[in-house]
Amino acid sequence: MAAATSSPYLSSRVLHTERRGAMQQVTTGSSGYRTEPPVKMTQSDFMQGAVVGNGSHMLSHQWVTSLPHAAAAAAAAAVAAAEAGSGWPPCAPSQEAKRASSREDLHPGATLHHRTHLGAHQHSGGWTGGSGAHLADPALGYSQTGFTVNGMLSAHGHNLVHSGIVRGDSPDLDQHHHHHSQHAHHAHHQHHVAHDTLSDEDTPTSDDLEHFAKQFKQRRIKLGFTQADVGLALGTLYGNVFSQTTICRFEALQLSFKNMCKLKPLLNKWLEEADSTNGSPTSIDKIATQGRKRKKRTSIEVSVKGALESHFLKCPKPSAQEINALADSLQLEKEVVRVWFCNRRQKEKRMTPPGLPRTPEDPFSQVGMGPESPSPTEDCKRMYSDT
DNA sequence: ATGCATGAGCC
DNA sequence: GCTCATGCATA
Repeated sequence: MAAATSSPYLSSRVLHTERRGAMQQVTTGSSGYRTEPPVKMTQSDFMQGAVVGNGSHMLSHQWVTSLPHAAAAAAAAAVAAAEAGSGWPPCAPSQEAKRASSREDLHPGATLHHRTHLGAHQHSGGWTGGSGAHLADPALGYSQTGFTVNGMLSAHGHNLVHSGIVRGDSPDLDQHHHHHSQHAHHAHHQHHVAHDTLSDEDTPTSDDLEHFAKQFKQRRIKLGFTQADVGLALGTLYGNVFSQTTICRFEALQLSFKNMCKLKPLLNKWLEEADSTNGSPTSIDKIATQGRKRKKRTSIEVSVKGALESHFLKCPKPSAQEINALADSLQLEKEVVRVWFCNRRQKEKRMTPPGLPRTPEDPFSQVGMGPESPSPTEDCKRMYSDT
Protein backbone atom coordinates (compact mmCIF):
# COMPACT_ATOMS: atom_id res chain seq x y z
CA MET A 1 0.00 0.00 0.00
CA ALA A 2 2.77 2.20 -0.73
CA ALA A 3 1.05 3.83 -3.59
CA ALA A 4 -0.07 6.99 -1.95
CA THR A 5 0.40 10.13 -3.94
CA SER A 6 1.58 8.81 -7.17
CA SER A 7 3.45 10.98 -9.49
CA PRO A 8 2.79 10.97 -13.15
CA TYR A 9 6.34 10.07 -13.83
CA LEU A 10 7.00 7.33 -11.42
CA SER A 11 7.53 4.65 -13.92
CA SER A 12 10.54 5.85 -15.70
CA ARG A 13 13.76 5.25 -14.04
CA VAL A 14 16.37 5.24 -16.66
CA LEU A 15 19.74 5.30 -15.21
CA HIS A 16 22.20 7.45 -16.95
CA THR A 17 25.35 7.40 -15.08
CA GLU A 18 27.26 9.01 -17.82
CA ARG A 19 26.11 12.39 -16.81
CA ARG A 20 29.12 12.82 -14.73
CA GLY A 21 32.57 13.39 -15.87
CA ALA A 22 31.81 16.20 -18.17
CA MET A 23 32.92 19.46 -16.87
CA GLN A 24 30.22 21.82 -17.58
CA GLN A 25 29.69 25.32 -16.72
CA VAL A 26 26.24 25.94 -17.76
CA THR A 27 26.15 29.38 -16.55
CA THR A 28 27.41 30.09 -13.14
CA GLY A 29 29.25 27.01 -12.23
CA SER A 30 32.70 27.98 -11.42
CA SER A 31 32.37 31.66 -11.33
CA GLY A 32 33.51 33.29 -8.20
CA TYR A 33 30.10 33.64 -6.91
CA ARG A 34 30.68 33.70 -3.29
CA THR A 35 34.03 35.12 -2.64
CA GLU A 36 34.33 34.53 1.00
CA PRO A 37 36.77 31.80 1.98
CA PRO A 38 35.45 28.62 3.44
CA VAL A 39 35.94 29.52 6.97
CA LYS A 40 34.46 26.97 9.19
CA MET A 41 31.57 24.65 9.34
CA THR A 42 30.61 24.41 12.89
CA GLN A 43 27.48 22.56 12.30
CA SER A 44 27.65 20.42 9.28
CA ASP A 45 27.35 17.03 10.68
CA PHE A 46 26.48 15.37 7.48
CA MET A 47 29.48 16.47 5.57
CA GLN A 48 31.39 13.36 6.16
CA GLY A 49 30.52 11.99 2.81
CA ALA A 50 32.14 14.71 0.83
CA VAL A 51 31.43 13.42 -2.58
CA VAL A 52 31.86 15.59 -5.54
CA GLY A 53 28.59 15.92 -7.23
CA ASN A 54 29.89 17.48 -10.33
CA GLY A 55 28.94 17.11 -13.82
CA SER A 56 25.88 16.80 -15.84
CA HIS A 57 25.30 18.00 -19.24
CA MET A 58 24.73 21.51 -20.09
CA LEU A 59 21.36 21.00 -21.46
CA SER A 60 19.48 23.43 -19.42
CA HIS A 61 16.09 22.39 -20.52
CA GLN A 62 16.16 18.73 -20.16
CA TRP A 63 14.22 16.71 -17.74
CA VAL A 64 16.37 14.14 -16.20
CA THR A 65 15.42 11.17 -14.22
CA SER A 66 16.64 11.29 -10.76
CA LEU A 67 18.94 8.52 -9.95
CA PRO A 68 18.57 6.50 -6.83
CA HIS A 69 21.80 7.74 -5.58
CA ALA A 70 23.12 6.64 -2.29
CA ALA A 71 26.04 8.93 -2.16
CA ALA A 72 26.20 11.43 0.52
CA ALA A 73 25.85 14.95 -0.52
CA ALA A 74 28.81 16.81 0.60
CA ALA A 75 28.45 20.08 2.23
CA ALA A 76 31.39 22.25 1.84
CA ALA A 77 30.24 25.75 2.06
CA ALA A 78 28.82 25.94 5.45
CA VAL A 79 29.31 29.57 5.79
CA ALA A 80 26.17 31.47 5.86
CA ALA A 81 26.65 33.32 2.68
CA ALA A 82 24.17 35.58 1.17
CA GLU A 83 24.19 34.76 -2.42
CA ALA A 84 23.16 37.36 -4.81
CA GLY A 85 21.83 40.37 -3.09
CA SER A 86 23.70 40.02 0.11
CA GLY A 87 22.17 43.21 1.24
CA TRP A 88 18.61 42.77 2.28
CA PRO A 89 16.52 45.58 1.09
CA PRO A 90 15.27 47.54 4.01
CA CYS A 91 12.03 47.94 2.26
CA ALA A 92 10.11 44.78 2.47
CA PRO A 93 6.88 45.12 0.65
CA SER A 94 4.48 42.79 2.26
CA GLN A 95 1.52 43.74 0.29
CA GLU A 96 0.59 40.29 -0.68
CA ALA A 97 -1.20 40.00 2.58
CA LYS A 98 -4.42 40.86 0.94
CA ARG A 99 -5.96 37.62 1.92
CA ALA A 100 -4.77 37.78 5.44
CA SER A 101 -8.19 37.01 6.71
CA SER A 102 -8.34 33.57 5.29
CA ARG A 103 -4.93 32.68 6.45
CA GLU A 104 -2.77 33.91 9.19
CA ASP A 105 -0.53 35.77 6.91
CA LEU A 106 0.85 39.14 7.46
CA HIS A 107 -1.46 41.95 7.99
CA PRO A 108 -1.16 44.82 5.61
CA GLY A 109 0.31 47.55 7.62
CA ALA A 110 0.96 45.55 10.67
CA THR A 111 3.68 43.81 8.78
CA LEU A 112 5.95 41.18 9.91
CA HIS A 113 7.79 41.46 13.09
CA HIS A 114 8.89 37.97 13.57
CA ARG A 115 12.27 38.74 12.31
CA THR A 116 13.90 40.01 15.35
CA HIS A 117 13.51 38.53 18.72
CA LEU A 118 11.09 41.10 19.82
CA GLY A 119 7.40 40.59 19.89
CA ALA A 120 6.63 38.10 17.29
CA HIS A 121 3.78 35.92 18.20
CA GLN A 122 1.30 36.85 15.67
CA HIS A 123 0.53 33.72 13.84
CA SER A 124 -1.82 31.37 15.41
CA GLY A 125 -1.09 28.55 13.10
CA GLY A 126 -4.18 27.26 11.50
CA TRP A 127 -2.70 23.83 11.37
CA THR A 128 -3.32 23.20 15.01
CA GLY A 129 -6.99 23.29 14.72
CA GLY A 130 -7.96 22.58 11.23
CA SER A 131 -5.55 21.78 8.57
CA GLY A 132 -3.30 19.65 10.65
CA ALA A 133 -1.85 17.07 8.43
CA HIS A 134 -0.57 17.69 5.04
CA LEU A 135 0.47 14.98 2.73
CA ALA A 136 4.13 14.59 2.75
CA ASP A 137 4.96 12.28 -0.04
CA PRO A 138 5.70 9.04 1.70
CA ALA A 139 7.13 7.55 -1.40
CA LEU A 140 10.15 9.71 -1.35
CA GLY A 141 13.02 9.08 0.83
CA TYR A 142 16.72 9.12 0.72
CA SER A 143 19.66 9.15 2.92
CA GLN A 144 22.62 11.34 2.69
CA THR A 145 24.66 9.61 5.20
CA GLY A 146 23.44 6.10 5.09
CA PHE A 147 24.36 5.20 8.58
CA THR A 148 22.22 3.40 10.97
CA VAL A 149 21.10 4.63 14.25
CA ASN A 150 23.10 2.17 16.16
CA GLY A 151 26.23 4.08 15.67
CA MET A 152 25.35 6.88 17.93
CA LEU A 153 24.14 5.11 20.95
CA SER A 154 27.42 4.91 22.64
CA ALA A 155 28.04 8.53 22.41
CA HIS A 156 25.45 9.59 24.85
CA GLY A 157 24.25 8.39 28.12
CA HIS A 158 23.21 11.40 29.95
CA ASN A 159 19.94 13.07 29.74
CA LEU A 160 19.59 16.69 30.09
CA VAL A 161 17.04 17.88 32.45
CA HIS A 162 14.63 20.13 30.81
CA SER A 163 12.83 22.51 32.93
CA GLY A 164 9.92 24.16 31.38
CA ILE A 165 10.21 27.52 29.97
CA VAL A 166 8.85 30.14 32.20
CA ARG A 167 7.31 32.16 29.54
CA GLY A 168 3.63 31.91 29.77
CA ASP A 169 2.87 35.28 28.46
CA SER A 170 1.26 34.37 25.24
CA PRO A 171 -2.24 35.64 25.51
CA ASP A 172 -2.83 35.24 21.87
CA LEU A 173 -3.03 31.57 21.66
CA ASP A 174 -5.78 31.46 19.20
CA GLN A 175 -6.12 35.02 18.24
CA HIS A 176 -4.13 36.19 15.39
CA HIS A 177 -5.41 39.66 15.38
CA HIS A 178 -4.10 41.00 18.56
CA HIS A 179 -1.58 43.65 19.12
CA HIS A 180 1.70 42.24 20.01
CA SER A 181 2.68 43.24 23.43
CA GLN A 182 6.25 44.12 23.48
CA HIS A 183 8.05 42.13 26.02
CA ALA A 184 11.31 43.71 26.83
CA HIS A 185 12.58 40.64 28.47
CA HIS A 186 14.76 38.50 26.41
CA ALA A 187 17.30 36.29 27.98
CA HIS A 188 18.33 34.44 24.92
CA HIS A 189 20.86 32.41 26.70
CA GLN A 190 18.66 30.57 29.02
CA HIS A 191 19.84 27.31 30.39
CA HIS A 192 16.66 25.46 30.41
CA VAL A 193 15.32 23.57 27.53
CA ALA A 194 11.91 24.47 26.40
CA HIS A 195 11.04 20.92 25.95
CA ASP A 196 7.37 20.51 26.06
CA THR A 197 6.01 23.30 28.06
CA LEU A 198 4.52 24.96 25.12
CA SER A 199 4.57 22.00 22.88
CA ASP A 200 1.47 22.21 20.88
CA GLU A 201 -0.93 24.17 22.90
CA ASP A 202 0.87 27.39 22.78
CA THR A 203 1.90 29.44 19.89
CA PRO A 204 5.56 29.92 20.37
CA THR A 205 7.20 33.21 19.96
CA SER A 206 10.01 33.67 17.55
CA ASP A 207 12.23 33.72 20.52
CA ASP A 208 10.97 30.36 21.57
CA LEU A 209 11.50 29.00 18.15
CA GLU A 210 14.98 30.28 17.96
CA HIS A 211 15.84 28.77 21.23
CA PHE A 212 14.23 25.50 20.48
CA ALA A 213 15.93 25.23 17.14
CA LYS A 214 19.26 25.81 18.71
CA GLN A 215 18.57 23.30 21.39
CA PHE A 216 17.27 20.81 18.95
CA LYS A 217 20.32 20.97 16.83
CA GLN A 218 22.63 20.50 19.72
CA ARG A 219 20.91 17.47 21.01
CA ARG A 220 20.44 16.01 17.61
CA ILE A 221 24.12 16.17 16.99
CA LYS A 222 24.90 14.83 20.39
CA LEU A 223 22.71 11.87 19.73
CA GLY A 224 24.54 11.31 16.54
CA PHE A 225 21.71 11.88 14.15
CA THR A 226 21.92 13.66 10.93
CA GLN A 227 19.32 15.98 9.63
CA ALA A 228 18.30 13.40 7.11
CA ASP A 229 17.87 10.82 9.80
CA VAL A 230 15.54 13.01 11.70
CA GLY A 231 13.51 13.60 8.62
CA LEU A 232 13.10 9.92 8.04
CA ALA A 233 12.41 9.19 11.64
CA LEU A 234 9.62 11.67 11.64
CA GLY A 235 8.13 9.78 8.82
CA THR A 236 8.18 6.45 10.50
CA LEU A 237 7.14 7.83 13.80
CA TYR A 238 4.45 10.20 12.85
CA GLY A 239 3.77 9.64 9.26
CA ASN A 240 5.31 12.77 7.91
CA VAL A 241 8.58 12.34 6.15
CA PHE A 242 10.79 15.30 5.82
CA SER A 243 13.94 15.85 3.95
CA GLN A 244 17.29 16.93 5.16
CA THR A 245 16.55 20.26 3.64
CA THR A 246 13.59 20.90 5.79
CA ILE A 247 15.29 19.88 8.97
CA CYS A 248 18.19 22.02 8.05
CA ARG A 249 16.02 24.98 7.38
CA PHE A 250 14.23 24.49 10.60
CA GLU A 251 17.43 24.55 12.56
CA ALA A 252 18.55 27.58 10.70
CA LEU A 253 15.21 29.28 11.17
CA GLN A 254 14.86 29.60 7.49
CA LEU A 255 11.26 28.69 7.34
CA SER A 256 8.28 30.86 7.68
CA PHE A 257 7.06 31.51 11.14
CA LYS A 258 4.02 29.46 10.60
CA ASN A 259 5.97 26.60 9.20
CA MET A 260 8.31 26.69 12.14
CA CYS A 261 5.40 26.50 14.48
CA LYS A 262 4.07 23.55 12.66
CA LEU A 263 7.24 21.54 12.67
CA LYS A 264 8.26 22.28 16.18
CA PRO A 265 5.93 19.85 17.95
CA LEU A 266 6.95 17.08 15.64
CA LEU A 267 10.60 17.65 16.21
CA ASN A 268 9.95 18.00 19.84
CA LYS A 269 8.36 14.62 19.96
CA TRP A 270 11.19 13.12 18.06
CA LEU A 271 13.61 14.58 20.51
CA GLU A 272 11.81 12.97 23.36
CA GLU A 273 11.72 9.71 21.53
CA ALA A 274 15.33 9.63 20.56
CA ASP A 275 16.14 10.73 24.00
CA SER A 276 14.18 8.19 25.92
CA THR A 277 14.85 5.27 23.69
CA ASN A 278 18.52 5.71 24.12
CA GLY A 279 19.57 2.25 23.26
CA SER A 280 17.00 1.06 20.89
CA PRO A 281 17.30 2.07 17.33
CA THR A 282 14.51 3.95 15.85
CA SER A 283 13.02 1.96 13.13
CA ILE A 284 13.88 3.79 10.08
CA ASP A 285 12.93 2.08 6.97
CA LYS A 286 14.32 3.05 3.78
CA ILE A 287 11.59 3.72 1.42
CA ALA A 288 12.25 2.89 -2.12
CA THR A 289 13.51 5.83 -3.96
CA GLN A 290 11.24 6.57 -6.77
CA GLY A 291 12.36 8.10 -9.95
CA ARG A 292 10.58 11.30 -10.42
CA LYS A 293 11.16 13.33 -13.46
CA ARG A 294 12.34 16.68 -12.61
CA LYS A 295 13.68 19.55 -14.51
CA LYS A 296 17.34 19.94 -14.17
CA ARG A 297 18.27 22.73 -11.94
CA THR A 298 19.03 25.77 -13.95
CA SER A 299 22.15 27.54 -13.01
CA ILE A 300 21.73 31.19 -13.36
CA GLU A 301 24.82 33.12 -14.10
CA VAL A 302 26.10 35.60 -11.63
CA SER A 303 25.55 38.56 -13.80
CA VAL A 304 22.09 37.42 -14.60
CA LYS A 305 21.39 36.96 -10.99
CA GLY A 306 22.48 40.46 -10.38
CA ALA A 307 20.13 41.67 -13.01
CA LEU A 308 17.31 39.75 -11.49
CA GLU A 309 18.13 41.18 -8.12
CA SER A 310 18.03 44.65 -9.49
CA HIS A 311 14.67 44.08 -10.97
CA PHE A 312 13.45 42.54 -7.83
CA LEU A 313 14.33 45.62 -5.91
CA LYS A 314 12.41 47.72 -8.30
CA CYS A 315 9.57 45.37 -8.65
CA PRO A 316 9.21 42.27 -6.54
CA LYS A 317 6.13 41.20 -8.33
CA PRO A 318 6.48 41.68 -12.03
CA SER A 319 3.61 40.99 -14.29
CA ALA A 320 3.58 38.15 -16.70
CA GLN A 321 4.50 40.46 -19.46
CA GLU A 322 7.35 41.88 -17.54
CA ILE A 323 8.56 38.45 -16.84
CA ASN A 324 8.44 37.73 -20.48
CA ALA A 325 10.45 40.76 -21.34
CA LEU A 326 12.90 40.07 -18.61
CA ALA A 327 13.28 36.49 -19.61
CA ASP A 328 13.83 37.56 -23.11
CA SER A 329 16.48 40.06 -22.30
CA LEU A 330 18.25 37.70 -20.00
CA GLN A 331 17.84 34.77 -22.26
CA LEU A 332 16.11 32.65 -19.76
CA GLU A 333 12.94 30.71 -19.88
CA LYS A 334 9.98 32.59 -18.72
CA GLU A 335 9.21 29.90 -16.24
CA VAL A 336 12.66 30.14 -14.80
CA VAL A 337 12.30 33.82 -14.27
CA ARG A 338 8.88 33.43 -12.78
CA VAL A 339 10.05 30.81 -10.37
CA TRP A 340 13.03 32.87 -9.49
CA PHE A 341 10.82 35.71 -8.40
CA CYS A 342 8.62 33.38 -6.47
CA ASN A 343 11.55 31.97 -4.61
CA ARG A 344 12.97 35.36 -4.05
CA ARG A 345 9.78 36.54 -2.48
CA GLN A 346 9.67 33.50 -0.35
CA LYS A 347 13.09 34.19 0.94
CA GLU A 348 11.93 37.54 2.02
CA LYS A 349 9.46 35.93 4.30
CA ARG A 350 11.78 33.71 6.16
CA MET A 351 12.46 34.25 9.77
CA THR A 352 16.12 34.51 9.26
CA PRO A 353 17.50 36.09 6.16
CA PRO A 354 20.39 34.28 4.59
CA GLY A 355 23.75 35.47 5.65
CA LEU A 356 22.50 36.87 8.85
CA PRO A 357 25.00 35.80 11.43
CA ARG A 358 23.01 35.07 14.45
CA THR A 359 25.62 36.14 16.85
CA PRO A 360 24.49 35.79 20.42
CA GLU A 361 25.77 39.26 21.00
CA ASP A 362 23.39 41.03 18.78
CA PRO A 363 21.16 38.82 16.79
CA PHE A 364 18.99 41.78 16.19
CA SER A 365 20.71 44.42 14.30
CA GLN A 366 20.81 44.15 10.59
CA VAL A 367 17.40 43.97 9.21
CA GLY A 368 16.38 47.52 9.45
CA MET A 369 12.80 46.67 8.92
CA GLY A 370 11.37 47.12 12.28
CA PRO A 371 8.01 48.86 12.14
CA GLU A 372 6.95 48.07 8.67
CA SER A 373 7.68 48.69 5.08
CA PRO A 374 6.74 51.76 3.20
CA SER A 375 5.41 52.43 -0.23
CA PRO A 376 3.64 49.29 -1.17
CA THR A 377 1.19 51.43 -2.94
CA GLU A 378 2.95 51.98 -6.15
CA ASP A 379 2.58 49.18 -8.51
CA CYS A 380 5.30 48.03 -10.77
CA LYS A 381 5.44 49.66 -14.09
CA ARG A 382 7.06 48.14 -17.02
CA MET A 383 10.30 49.96 -17.23
CA TYR A 384 11.39 48.17 -20.26
CA SER A 385 8.85 47.62 -22.90
CA ASP A 386 11.30 46.42 -25.40
CA THR A 387 14.84 45.30 -25.23
C1' DA B 1 23.60 24.74 3.27
C1' DT B 2 21.10 26.57 -0.44
C1' DG B 3 19.43 27.40 -5.31
C1' DC B 4 15.97 26.20 -8.38
C1' DA B 5 11.79 23.30 -8.79
C1' DT B 6 7.20 20.97 -7.97
C1' DG B 7 2.60 20.95 -6.54
C1' DA B 8 -1.52 22.00 -3.70
C1' DG B 9 -4.61 25.40 -2.51
C1' DC B 10 -6.42 29.94 -3.51
C1' DC B 11 -8.06 33.71 -6.25
C1' DG C 1 -0.39 33.05 -11.58
C1' DC C 2 0.57 33.66 -6.66
C1' DT C 3 1.72 31.91 -2.10
C1' DC C 4 3.50 28.42 0.69
C1' DA C 5 5.41 24.07 2.14
C1' DT C 6 8.69 21.10 0.76
C1' DG C 7 12.57 18.73 -1.59
C1' DC C 8 15.96 17.26 -5.32
C1' DA C 9 20.22 18.40 -6.85
C1' DT C 10 24.14 20.93 -6.26
C1' DA C 11 27.85 24.16 -4.48
